[in-house]
Amino acid sequence: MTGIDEQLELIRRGSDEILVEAELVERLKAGRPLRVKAGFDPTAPDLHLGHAVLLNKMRQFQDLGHHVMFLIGDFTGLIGDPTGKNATRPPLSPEQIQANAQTYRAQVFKILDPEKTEICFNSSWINALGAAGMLKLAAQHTVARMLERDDFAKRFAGNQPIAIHEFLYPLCQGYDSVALKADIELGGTDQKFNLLVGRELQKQHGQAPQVILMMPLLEGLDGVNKMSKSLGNYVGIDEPAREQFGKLMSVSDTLMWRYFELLSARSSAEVAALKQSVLEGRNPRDIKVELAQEIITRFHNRVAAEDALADFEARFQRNAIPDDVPEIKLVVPPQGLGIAQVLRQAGLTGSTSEALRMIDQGGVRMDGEKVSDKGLLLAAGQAVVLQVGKRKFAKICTHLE
RNA sequence: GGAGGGGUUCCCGAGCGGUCAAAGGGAUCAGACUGUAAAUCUGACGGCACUGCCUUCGAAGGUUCGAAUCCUUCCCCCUCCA
Repeated sequence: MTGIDEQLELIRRGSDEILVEAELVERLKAGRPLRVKAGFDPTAPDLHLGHAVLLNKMRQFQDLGHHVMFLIGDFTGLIGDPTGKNATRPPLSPEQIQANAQTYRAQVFKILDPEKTEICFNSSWINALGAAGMLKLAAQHTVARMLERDDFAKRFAGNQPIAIHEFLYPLCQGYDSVALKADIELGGTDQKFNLLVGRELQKQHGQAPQVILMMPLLEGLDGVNKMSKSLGNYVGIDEPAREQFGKLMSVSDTLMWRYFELLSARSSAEVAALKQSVLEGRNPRDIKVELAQEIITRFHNRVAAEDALADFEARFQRNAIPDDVPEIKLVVPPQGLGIAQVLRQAGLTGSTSEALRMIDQGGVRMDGEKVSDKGLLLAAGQAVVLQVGKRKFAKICTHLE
């Protein structure tokens, strides 16, 4: 196993806060593999770069020889994390949870080492508690302590409702740490309160309180909100390379550095050098390309990354039609099919009204030529490439019934 | 249990009998400018067989020539008092 100082430096990297670092040092000194826990919601199996920040950290622990527990919160999922949202979620069936767990496995192991990852479900020990056990658990914390939590406090002060069961979320999450005998729990900065509850409960169960390590929340493509699927500002781990490339290139110059900090494997010195080169006049776009290349290589491979770049250059710098245009066959009546209908049926626009609007606005091209005639008809037996906006393409082949 | 406030198009939010497919903002999309960056500007933003027609303003009924706007019942949310 690596030396303590080296380990510590790696562990610290990118992290927002470690509580309590002195305790972490103590545990590392013991020399045994530490039990590292991180919990995930069972309802969002579409992982994106925001998750990758945490997963990267977990991977680091694995590489350092520690034991990583990937916890799927199938029980806590029934409550719904009160952090932020207030939407009540419909309970998931065991089948759905299993299906989601499978999806997790498929995506998570692009980052984690499957050999060194223990996957667990918190329903297995929380269900065993029973109602009496749950009461006992609830007795271990007070309302006042709960109200210390920022979003509870705000809601309480602002006369917003707080359902009783929401108090159980932090308790269950904390109890997970007891059940797993966690040495360290990882989470986003928004998880601070929940993570601390774990420490409290462990103490009450006679365990040494876990060290908590918080990673910053990655901003989404808009640069404002945290990356999340529901906001649509994310880059999915499973997305096609070209898609990822496009999204990463649309990130603002400022945000790019944040992504470097949290997602890149480059050393801080390397990143600093890149920053310096921009100050000296290098085009930030080129740096962004390097970032995108690195990330795509991680989730796909080198070849895919190069292909994505080549495609990008062809499409946006030379305005060419990409080579992977989906081909769509359309049936046309003898008199031909209106262009708006064609666009809609090809899925390039959501409705014919939208198609007509796009034509009005000069956003539609056929074989590279701008379409301005809304009455244009496509006859059978034609093969054309239609484009809406900069990104949506389809090759249309028409034929009679 | 009592009193009050409210449910409007993706979100926030105005409208409170006709001129309402419904102000304004946000998000989004398209165009211009670019580095598919940011910023900025322009435009669009329910659907369709599109100078017109159809469907929308919590639900269902009703009044009216005409309702998001008035009435009735119901459902849901919130606040205060107890």
